[in-house]
Amino acid sequence: MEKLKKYFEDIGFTGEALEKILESVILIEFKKNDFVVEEGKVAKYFGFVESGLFQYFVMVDGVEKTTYMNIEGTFLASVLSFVSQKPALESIRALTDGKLSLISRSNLKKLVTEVPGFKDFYIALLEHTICGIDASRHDLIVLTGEERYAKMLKEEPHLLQQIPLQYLASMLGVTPRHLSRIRGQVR
Amino acid sequence: MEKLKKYFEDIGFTGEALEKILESVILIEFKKNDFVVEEGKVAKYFGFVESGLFQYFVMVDGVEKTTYMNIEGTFLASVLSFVSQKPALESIRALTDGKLSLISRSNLKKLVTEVPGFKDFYIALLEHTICGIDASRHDLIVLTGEERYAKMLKEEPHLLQQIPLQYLASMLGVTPRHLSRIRGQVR
DNA sequence: ATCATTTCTGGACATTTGTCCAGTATCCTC
DNA sequence: GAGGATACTGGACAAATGTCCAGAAATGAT
Repeated sequence: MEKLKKYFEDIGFTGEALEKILESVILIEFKKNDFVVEEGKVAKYFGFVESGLFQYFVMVDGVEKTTYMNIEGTFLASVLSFVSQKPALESIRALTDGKLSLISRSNLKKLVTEVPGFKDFYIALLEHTICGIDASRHDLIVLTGEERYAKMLKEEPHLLQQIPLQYLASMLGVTPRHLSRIRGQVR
Repeated sequence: MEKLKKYFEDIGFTGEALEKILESVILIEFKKNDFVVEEGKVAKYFGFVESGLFQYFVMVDGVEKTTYMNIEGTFLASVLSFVSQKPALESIRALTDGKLSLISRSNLKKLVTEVPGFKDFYIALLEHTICGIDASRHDLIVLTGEERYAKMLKEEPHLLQQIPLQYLASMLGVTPRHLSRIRGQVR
């Protein structure tokens, strides 16, 4: 859990506090196509991507719809499920081999009450998460598939290179056929 | 701010804590069409709807798109802006005369540090907000306009009665023309 | 390197949804 | 309760996007 450790060091956790945090976290390896969270089951962990590419998706009428992607160095969770302990609306699985640092809800709560400063970190994390989801929701409402593609091309070209186009298409809310059309127009 | 007071009493705040909370909040009246937040400006307040109906919207190519609605007894905020202090992506305005209890970010932060238990309330509020936004985002991805209408009809018929159809249409992500089509089919 | 598998592209056509608009219906004001 | 403003419906047509599919390209396993 090198990456996670560095992350917490960078935001100012040291010594005992850092130790307590890292003790509460487990490191799990995932093979390509392994599930982290299954739609309909309660998400047990909040994760941090040490390595690999992870896909969030839902089955709709037998077709898989990608709702989100996580790359290295970002937090991963079926937030709604983890937070409310209700069944997850989506599944998460590894698209490549990879590793996750995972923390359970009970361990997280313990850190929140026991480690000084952790509550504020958790608040900041929640606020950051809200901003991400809200911005994404905003884009879904305001932009067309084509505009979302253009935005991605501009703002996260590294993601675009990592994600197979079929997944990218459903993330953008269009069919692969239509993404092909969009890409054709750009050229 | 009767409704807000009752809300905090119900979740267990009393005496001095409750007083401190209410002292940090201001009550503002809004006339129909008054703005609470303007797109492009930083949202100064987190609000609670004492009365009235409030609409979140964005202008897209000269057309207004409704992104959300708040009714009595719910929390109102351009969350992303309030939390990150970046310019708001959407405007919020009163669709009817109404009243809001408002708290500034600095006052909120003060409550978080000074009032026992308030930090936990704020965490719960953030978590609850995340669930709401995440579920809404999920619906945007997974459901069609027609299905979103059906869901609303089933789960929040009271909202449906209060919201003029033109706003409802853009909330569902369709044109009024198409909503009319959808409603025609249901009959 | 070869073959099999998976992914990507783009044609032809179908469906969904949007645009424009005119006719009603509803609501508000005096 | 009459007149004007605003909101709602639905026809005709247009544009955007989906479905189905076959061939090309890329990737992976032996």
